[in-house]
Amino acid sequence: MMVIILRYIAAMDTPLTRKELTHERIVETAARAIRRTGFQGLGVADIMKEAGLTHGGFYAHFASRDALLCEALERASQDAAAGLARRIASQHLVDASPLRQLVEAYLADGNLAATEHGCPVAALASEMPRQAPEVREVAAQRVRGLIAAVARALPAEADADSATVIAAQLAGALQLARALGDKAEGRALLAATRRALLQQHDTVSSLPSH
Amino acid sequence: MMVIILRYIAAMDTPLTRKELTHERIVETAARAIRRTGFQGLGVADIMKEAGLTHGGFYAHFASRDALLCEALERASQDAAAGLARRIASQHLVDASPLRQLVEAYLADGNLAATEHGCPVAALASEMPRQAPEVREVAAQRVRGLIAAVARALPAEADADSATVIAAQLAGALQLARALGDKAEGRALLAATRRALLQQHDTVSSLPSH
DNA sequence: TGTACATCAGTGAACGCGCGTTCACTGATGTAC
DNA sequence: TGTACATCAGTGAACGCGCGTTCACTGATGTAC
Repeated sequence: MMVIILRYIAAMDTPLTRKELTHERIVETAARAIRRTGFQGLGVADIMKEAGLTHGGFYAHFASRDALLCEALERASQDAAAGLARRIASQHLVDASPLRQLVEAYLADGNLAATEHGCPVAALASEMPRQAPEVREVAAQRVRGLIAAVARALPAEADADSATVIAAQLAGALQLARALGDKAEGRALLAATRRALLQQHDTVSSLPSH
Repeated sequence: MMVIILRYIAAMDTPLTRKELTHERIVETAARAIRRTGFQGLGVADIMKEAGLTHGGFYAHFASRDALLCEALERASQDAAAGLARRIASQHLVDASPLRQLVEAYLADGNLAATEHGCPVAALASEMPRQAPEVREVAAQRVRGLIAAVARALPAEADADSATVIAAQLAGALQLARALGDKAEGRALLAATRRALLQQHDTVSSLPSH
């Protein structure tokens, strides 16, 4: 949080220094890698190499590997949100209801293979409870962020449970579909979930308000 | 598959040999550990030690670490199914509808901390796509098994999508709740999902059949 | 029933390798005059 | 504008450690006579 505030302050008056640019590059690389390989699969030397550096410089940028995991996870969330927005714009969903936009974009077939650019909660959920306390806290925050994003896409009169339940449904469906593979089986699971979520929504919307 | 068939044949006429008993003990230990530590966190030496053996003997029992992962994953499924049945019997759910039994048992608060004894799909879903082909195949089979278990708990006239969608909802909710922690927040997520699933069910059941 | 021997399950040392982390150093950047 | 020097980002060798896997060996089990 402090880090983010400081970054904003810095961004207001000065351009990024060389070191800050490098730092950004490492975090950006790690934000992709963490979703591709999982928390446990992410190696310090690998990331530095992928960012065009040698591993020795790592600890000038991060206090520990876990500190990188935290920053990478936050960055991954921002990436994923931007990716959803891009998908909505490019899939003729601009005029759809906010929930439909979210469901169609989050559960798009294209996300099956694009784990590296997708939602970090779907990419990492089952590993989250096994992380160090500092990483767990950031991970929990990302889950809350997903629920909040769903809440924003729901009509104001929606049931208080709805956002939570739909978030679990979205992340769960994408994970199971990926486990089944990027072929007919996985795609069918995604399609079934899209249908179910949108039908539920229509049913609820068309009911008289209580 | 072949292994399973052979095991059944052996079970029919002879008791297990000493080696088979040891093998069972290793698999049983690994079935717990894999859910506790994840695929990547499971170490050959650790498992052997936990089973009261030295690591050198491992390759007399398994062709590779991945071969153990496969056996452990299948065993974990059996454990979890037995655990659900036990929970249903002990939670006064015997007279409830099959779906209610499943939902209340799968999403019981007690499962939040008991990852080691719970559903392997919830414990491992996001790691599944990163495994070796042989492990991925077993993992996909476990996802299909979860969906089939849900299908068995649904009334015969249920929509074809329902089992798939509910399976994703169950696994997703348990994962997100665990990521939020075994406190009020995680429990609230589970409770919300239980309510939503059972209410949906009642709504659908009370509709005139089409 | 008792001895001699073959089989076999499990031991423990060793292998090459990659991990996270540290640190003395280098060479580029940027400031002072 | 040009030189001298301090700062600092990134390098690469090294550390201790634990990993998956191999293998020569040991001691217990069980069979043959």
